[in-house]
Amino acid sequence: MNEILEQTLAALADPNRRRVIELLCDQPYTAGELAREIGLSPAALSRHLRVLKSIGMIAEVPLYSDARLRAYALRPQPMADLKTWVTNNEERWTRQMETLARRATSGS
Amino acid sequence: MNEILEQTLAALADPNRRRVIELLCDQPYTAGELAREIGLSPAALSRHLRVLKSIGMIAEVPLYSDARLRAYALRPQPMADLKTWVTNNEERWTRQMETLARRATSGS
DNA sequence: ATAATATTTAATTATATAGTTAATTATTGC
DNA sequence: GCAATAATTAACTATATAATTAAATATTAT
Repeated sequence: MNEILEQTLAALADPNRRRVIELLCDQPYTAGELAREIGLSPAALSRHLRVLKSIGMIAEVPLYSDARLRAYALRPQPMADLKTWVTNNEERWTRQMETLARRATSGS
Repeated sequence: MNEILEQTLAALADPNRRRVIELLCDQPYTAGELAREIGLSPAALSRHLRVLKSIGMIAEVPLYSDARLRAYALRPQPMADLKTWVTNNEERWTRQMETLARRATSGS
């Protein structure tokens, strides 16, 4: 499933979606609150939520007080998977540097 | 400089550029080798290199054997910055969970 | 000098994405 | 039932991105 990693990267490349994620890091928000907070039309925000939902970065949380409100909460898995990929990448690069250093000191 | 983070995410959202990065994790490659390895036209690959260069993810390495060849090597800083951002995000989310758990056990 | 090689750039085309406004769906409260 | 509210979806527009082919630049080797 490298597809999810790709979609996670694409999702996070948008500043408004990053804003959504950062807000949801602190607490769940309704769609309307997010739209107001970020300064987007409800329609525009809804489309961003759809993207984030489709890759499992957020999930709806039922709000029993008023079923018109739809709250969203962060799902940490995609971000965790991204972290794993970035970390592996870094480790691989570090190994490369070590190999080059070893070659340099011990002569070709 | 949140701009670089954004451009890093956008750069990595493309599978061919991710492939370039993963190859360069192991060793430097010339533009031609990358094009062959990835299966892209030299022109298409060159444009990807331009993107990666513009955000400092790769740098040209002089090849004294033949100045027609341009080798590229990975610069780890943008990936490291991305890792920092992802890690901070995860920590913030973890704190949120702890807060919610504390509220749940100690009663509102 | 010139043919061949390695790469980049320019011009163009096709596709994807983000935003807008208007319409739609679902729910609340009178 | 019906107006008001919350959110999503549809249709459309504008912009960005990726690929292709052709042309340009720089370097090597004959």
